[in-house]
Amino acid sequence: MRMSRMFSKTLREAPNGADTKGYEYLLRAGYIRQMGAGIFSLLPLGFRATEKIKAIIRSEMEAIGAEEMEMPVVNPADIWKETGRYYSIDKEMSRFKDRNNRDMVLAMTHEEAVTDIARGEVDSYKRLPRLVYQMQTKWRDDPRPRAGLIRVREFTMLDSYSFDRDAAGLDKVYRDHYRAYFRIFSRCGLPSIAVGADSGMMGGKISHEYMYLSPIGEDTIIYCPECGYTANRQIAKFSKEYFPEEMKEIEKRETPESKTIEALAEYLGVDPKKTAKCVFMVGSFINDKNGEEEDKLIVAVVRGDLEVEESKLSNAARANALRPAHEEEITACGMVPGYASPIGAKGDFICIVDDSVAKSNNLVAGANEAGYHLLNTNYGRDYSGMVADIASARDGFACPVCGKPLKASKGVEIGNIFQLGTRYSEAMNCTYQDENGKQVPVVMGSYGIGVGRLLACLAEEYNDEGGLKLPVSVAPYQVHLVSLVKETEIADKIYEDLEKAGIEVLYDDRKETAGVKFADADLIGIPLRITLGNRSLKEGKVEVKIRESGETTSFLLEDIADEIKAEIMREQQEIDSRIVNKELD
RNA sequence: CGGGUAGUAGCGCAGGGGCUAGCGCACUUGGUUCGGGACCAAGGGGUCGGAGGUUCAAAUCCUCUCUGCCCGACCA
Repeated sequence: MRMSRMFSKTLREAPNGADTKGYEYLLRAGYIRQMGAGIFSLLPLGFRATEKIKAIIRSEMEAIGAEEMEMPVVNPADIWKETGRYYSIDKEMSRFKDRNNRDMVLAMTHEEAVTDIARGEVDSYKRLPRLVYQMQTKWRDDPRPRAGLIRVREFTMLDSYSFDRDAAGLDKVYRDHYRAYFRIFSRCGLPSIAVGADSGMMGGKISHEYMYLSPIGEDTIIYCPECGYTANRQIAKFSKEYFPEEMKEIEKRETPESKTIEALAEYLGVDPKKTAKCVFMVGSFINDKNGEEEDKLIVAVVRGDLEVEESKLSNAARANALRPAHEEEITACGMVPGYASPIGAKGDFICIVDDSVAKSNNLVAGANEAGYHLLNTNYGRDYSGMVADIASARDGFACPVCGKPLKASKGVEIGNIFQLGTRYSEAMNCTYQDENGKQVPVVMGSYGIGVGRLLACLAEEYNDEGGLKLPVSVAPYQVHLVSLVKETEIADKIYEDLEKAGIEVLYDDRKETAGVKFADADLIGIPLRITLGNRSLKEGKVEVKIRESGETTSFLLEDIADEIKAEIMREQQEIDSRIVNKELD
């Protein structure tokens, strides 16, 4: 491609709002342009880079036997009503009516669509297993897009869907994806880890998220440097201490100005570990059949030294959504914020007690009377509720596996894999006939990678003061040919020769000064730069600079295509040597 | 949806009741320069986010509204 004819141009200054390096360079180098909040165009450079990523994805998906297909972005709402997600998903899914007043949705994922198709295609055990994938546009009306391509509303996603007879089949294809995803990310050059995750709106049991560890990430990963335990904080477990002892008589005590655990613990001179605190949320429960919504107060009880993890609480309560409770909602159930406990509470609420509280005795808890707390309260004797792990894992807490201190790190979720089971096949009656003539629901899995987000992470990982320096496997071009000579004949000839040799060349044939061309080359970050200047040309040589290392070598003009090919191969091999082949334990 | 902040040329910004709305970069033309964001000269480009209001006079003051960004809620 001749830069003199390239659609995009580079920007000297970062547009306002580009506050991470990767995002800034993607904008300045002309890979992407923003059109609205969370809505971006891929300019030719960005498009080429994502096509490289997609090619890697294709080859790895084909390697595990997946077939590529494409499903519509617009779905009739009916299939979403069948699974209930038409009702359980809130504004994040955009809905509209077509000209005949039929309910339609913009599909934010394709479990419903693919299951709808599969129930027509898969009728016998002989037609299982099956595995399909697509790379297609999703629209998710995220309430808060941010950080360029990291969190957007419209994006391209690789999504694949597996269909199996049984759990064993699902387990195999899930493992295939587990391995393939590591290969995909590592072939792109992106370091990643897999963590156990919350399955969220997808339903199903087992899921893993792939994380690119970076301070720009929004997820918190809890991991154990000692034994390798990793999980998203939303579900991360940790080893809790319990304090069982003989139950003592409950005792009411005046505790003025002790609305917080710290104040209370100080006033009474007790360890926060000997207190129980209440967190009030309101859960929204949705009837999958008719979409009717019901709100219910949830009282979460954790020990004073711990925090409630809302995802865990939401899962334990089987709530569709949680929000903090209003004061009236709390008092309506007979509890007094600041001095609350489930003891003596009345009315319709759900009480969920962390096992840290359930397995400890004689804790201080609210008396439901302003200014008073109760000493020696005990779960089971004084109040009841469902026991679950609802506490949030923090940096320094003990590893649930080996007991060593856990660490926390920020990460960007770049992919995830879910064992769906029969959640969708049962709801949509996607069954097959087994050897005995019995109709059995198909066992499904779904798997996704955000393609644009992957590019954004690569831009974060690979940059320096000058701009981007993407790995050769994903860079939009392999070579940047910078001509500094006035006579275009030699440069044109080299450009044509390189193209003929099958090399992807970005040819800077513009009438710009050397400084501008070099600065743009650094910004765009093509792995290799050929410099054509009078100086070396006199000796029949050209210079080749490696963007990553800054290392420069010169080659004879007639060898250039071969040398470049060899260097591209070296860089590609370097990436291939870092391919991660990891099996799910 | 709450809190904050900002919308003035393609990008980055200044100007805060008054006369022709500026600056840097980018762009056009001519000339010089020519291996790390050159120089000189002459130019082009603006519904000052939008609507309404106050005023002799509004980019500037007031009201409403739209949009972006950041924090939170939220989120596969």
